[in-house]
Amino acid sequence: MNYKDIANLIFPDVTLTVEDIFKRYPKRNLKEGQCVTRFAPSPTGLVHIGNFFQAFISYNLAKNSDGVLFLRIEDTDRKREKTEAKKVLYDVLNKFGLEFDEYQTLDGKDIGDYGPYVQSQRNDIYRVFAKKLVEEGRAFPCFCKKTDGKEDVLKLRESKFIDNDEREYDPCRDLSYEEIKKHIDNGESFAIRFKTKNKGDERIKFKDVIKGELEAKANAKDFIILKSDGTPPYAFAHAVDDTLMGTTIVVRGEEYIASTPAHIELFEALGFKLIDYCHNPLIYKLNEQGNRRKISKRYDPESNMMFFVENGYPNDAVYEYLLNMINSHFEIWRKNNPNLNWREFKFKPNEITTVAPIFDLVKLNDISKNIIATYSGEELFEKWRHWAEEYDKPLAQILNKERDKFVKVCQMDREGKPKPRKDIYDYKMMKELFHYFFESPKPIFEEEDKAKELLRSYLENFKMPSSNEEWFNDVKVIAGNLGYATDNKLYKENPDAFKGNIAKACEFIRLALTGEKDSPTLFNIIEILGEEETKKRLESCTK
RNA sequence: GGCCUCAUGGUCAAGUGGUUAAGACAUCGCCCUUUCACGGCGGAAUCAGGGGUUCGAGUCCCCUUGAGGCUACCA
Repeated sequence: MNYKDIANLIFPDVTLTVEDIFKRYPKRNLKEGQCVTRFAPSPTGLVHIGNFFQAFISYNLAKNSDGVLFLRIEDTDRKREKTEAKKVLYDVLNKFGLEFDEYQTLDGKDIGDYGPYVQSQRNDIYRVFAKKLVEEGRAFPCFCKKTDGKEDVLKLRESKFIDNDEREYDPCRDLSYEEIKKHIDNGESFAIRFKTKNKGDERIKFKDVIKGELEAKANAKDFIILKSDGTPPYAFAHAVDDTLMGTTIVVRGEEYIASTPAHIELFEALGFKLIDYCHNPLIYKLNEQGNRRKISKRYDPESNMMFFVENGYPNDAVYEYLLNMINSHFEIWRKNNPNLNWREFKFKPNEITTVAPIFDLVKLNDISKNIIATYSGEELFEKWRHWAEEYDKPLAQILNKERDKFVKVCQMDREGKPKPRKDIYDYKMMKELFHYFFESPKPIFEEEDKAKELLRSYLENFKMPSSNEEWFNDVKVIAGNLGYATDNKLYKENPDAFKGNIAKACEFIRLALTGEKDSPTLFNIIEILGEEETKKRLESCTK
C-alpha cells in the first residue's frame, strides 16, 4: 500500500510539512516549574460556571508558577457557533478581569507568538498533520454516509462493542489507492479517520494531576480526526494545538477522562510528547429531592457567569468562592491572612478537590458579605453606582444626583467600626434594603393609638441630635414621661406596670421613619434624612 | 450493556495506619443589645453498607450500593 500517494491524492493542496509548521511554533523557553495553561472555550453564547471554574484553575496554575495563560477559541463546530457568542465570552472575561497573556482580540489581532488563537483559522495546520498520519498509514479517508445504504456499518461503528472482528467489515479502513480515487472522482465527500493499532484488549495507564494514576482500556476506535467539512473535532485540534502552542498542563472537565486513552494514542502516533492533564470535577446542584444534578443553564441562573455580574456580586467574592470550592485550604489561609488578596494564595494542582462540589449560593453570599464589609462607605457607594450605571439606570441617576446622601447611607455602621455590618452580599439588594432613603415609607402599626401618642410627643420635643447617646437619652426622657420603662430590668420584672420598654418606643419611631421593624441605628438614619424629612415622616404618622 | 470517576455532618471540607474525626456556611440555644446586623459562648450533626489485611482502618484491598461521566463527522 502506498500511503504517500494516497495522502497526496486526498490532500493535493497541502504542500507544507510538519517540520515547516514546527518552525513556525518554536518551543517555549520555560524555566523549571513554569506552567503554560489555557482556557479553551467554545463560543456558545454564555459562559458556564463550570467552564469558568476551569479557566480559573488554569489562571492560578499559570500565575502561581510565573507561567503563561492563553485563550484559545474552539469554534470548529459550526453548528454550535452563534453570532455574538464570542462577544459575550470576551465581555464576561473582561467583567471578571481575567487577563490572558496571549489571545486574539475581538477584531482579529493575535497577541502572542503562537496564534492564530482561534481554531477556525488553523485549518491549514490541522490538514498538514492529518496528511502526515495518512502518509504513515495511521489515518484513512472514510466515505461512509448515512444516506448511502450503509446504516449497518454506521451502526457497527456507533455500537458499543466495536472490536477487531467487526472492524474487518469496515468498508473504508483498507481501501486501495484506486478505490479511493474512484470515490473522489465520483465527487464523494469524506472524513479522515485515525487508524488505531489496538485490538481492544490492551490496557493503558496515565497520570492525572488531580486524581493520580489512572488505568483504563486503551483506545480501540478509529475516531474521526478531520470532519468532511475539513475541520477537526476536539481530540485532533487538542493534540495539534496544545502541542504547537506549548501547553504544559491541560485543565479540562472530568468528562474527558474517558477519552484520554484516545488522545494518548493520537499523541503517540503524531510523535508528540504527552501533556499533563488536570481533570477537574463538574459542579452540581441539589434538587428538591436532595439528589445532585449537574448545574444547568436552563434551571439554574447561577450557572451563567453573567448572573453574578447582573446581581452585582463583587468579583473577588466569586473568585474566593471558587477558590473555596477548589480546595478548602484556602479558607484556612484566608482566616490566617485576612488582609491579603486571594491572588496571594498558592495552591498546587494535586490539592484540587476530587469530589464534584454542589453549588451553594448561601455560602457565596456569606463570602460576599465579608468582602463587602471590608469596603469603606465611599468605596461601596462607587461600586454600587458603577453597577447601577449598567443594570439600573434610574437608580444610577438618583445616586449621581444625591451623591452625598447615599455615600452616608453606605457609611452607616461601617466606617470606623471594628465590626462592620455584614448584611449586603450584592449591589442589587441595596435598593430594596435601603428603600426608605428613596421614598417615604408606609408604616403599618399594630398598636396605632399607642404609636401615635408616642410619635406626637417625640415630634413635639424633637431636636436634631448630635450624637447617638444624645438621641437615645432624648427618647428615654420622652418615652419615660409617657410611662415607658427606661430600665429593661424593671420592665422584665413587671411588664404590666409600663406601656412598654424603650425597645417598643424605638420600634414606633423606626416604623415611622423606615416602615421597617429592623434597620440600622436610628440616629444614623435621622442624620441622613435631615430634620425636615424626619419631622415630615413623624408628622404623617400622627394623624 | 461496556468502560471510567467519585463517596467524611444539610452544604463546602481537613485528614496519607494510632486524632477527644479540624475549620467554614447553614441550623438551634444563650449572652451583648433601642431593632436588625455584627460580635462572644455553647449545642446538635459526618466516615454509605459488608467483608478482609493489621496489635490498630475514615485512611490499604475486595465486594455491594449510590451518584456522575464517556460510549458523536459536540466539546
